[in-house]
Amino acid sequence: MPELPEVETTCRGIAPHLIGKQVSRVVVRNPALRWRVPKALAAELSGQVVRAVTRRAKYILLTTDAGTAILHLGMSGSLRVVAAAKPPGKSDHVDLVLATGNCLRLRDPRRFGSILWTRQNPLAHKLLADIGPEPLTPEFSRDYLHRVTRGRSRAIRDVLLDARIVAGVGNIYANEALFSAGIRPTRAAGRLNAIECKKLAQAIRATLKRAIRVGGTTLRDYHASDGEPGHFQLTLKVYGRTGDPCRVCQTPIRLARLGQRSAFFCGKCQT
DNA sequence: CTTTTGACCTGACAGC
DNA sequence: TGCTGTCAGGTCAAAA
Repeated sequence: MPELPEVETTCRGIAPHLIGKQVSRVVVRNPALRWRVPKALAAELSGQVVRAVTRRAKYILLTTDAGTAILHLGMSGSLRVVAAAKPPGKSDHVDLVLATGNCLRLRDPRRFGSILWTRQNPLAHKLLADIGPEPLTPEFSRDYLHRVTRGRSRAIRDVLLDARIVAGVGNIYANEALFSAGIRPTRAAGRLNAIECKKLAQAIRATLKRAIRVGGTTLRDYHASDGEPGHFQLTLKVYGRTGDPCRVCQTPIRLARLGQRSAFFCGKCQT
């Protein structure tokens, strides 16, 4: 479900409820997430004060003096701050109960998400160490994108989904950015010229920033931590619009199957 | 090394 | 109203 804008929106939403607050205990109702929730999470996070809430790629990092909780929402995960007494739903697998009487509640029906714990620098964690640059930093430049795509035969859509190339871009924003840059998702990455890489890098930044500004994309179950849906879905140009008229030229949007995942594009606006 | 495929799960929806 | 098949915002590990 959540890509960079949804994770960023979640971070911003939960941060005021967590920063400077003590985690009094951790309730794990179902530890069987993508990776089994470690015993050390409850043991070492309990009693700690959350110092910072940050994001790296699609991971949320809750920093304390004893270590860092590393959260990932997978495909269907979401975080809400609710009263600790509120009865949990079927998919509410983990609560971080706060001394304030609230709790940070992780809901994840498909259980592709995770909560890990590390005492070390989280950025050096195995899952984070090889992730590429954040797309909203200068490190993700047109020159970088041009350089890393050289000699690659993979479809550019798939390259954008590769976290080692760029962090946080998922299927919605990859497709939307490619439309914005006028590039077909099926194009071999190595065939993009310098001008196209410039357009694409710009399009990725602009698309993500705009999505963050409107609270992300709510297609089915994603909601911000306060329960509000995002609004980016109202302005989607291609994602999920197979057969619908292109918002620029009215040509029906086409669907391509890249691997197991759908890619959407306008056959006229994108080459 | 790069690229592709399979695997992990539940729930919503379309069509019969 | 069921049942079956398809699809979904991610990403790791293994195979090719």
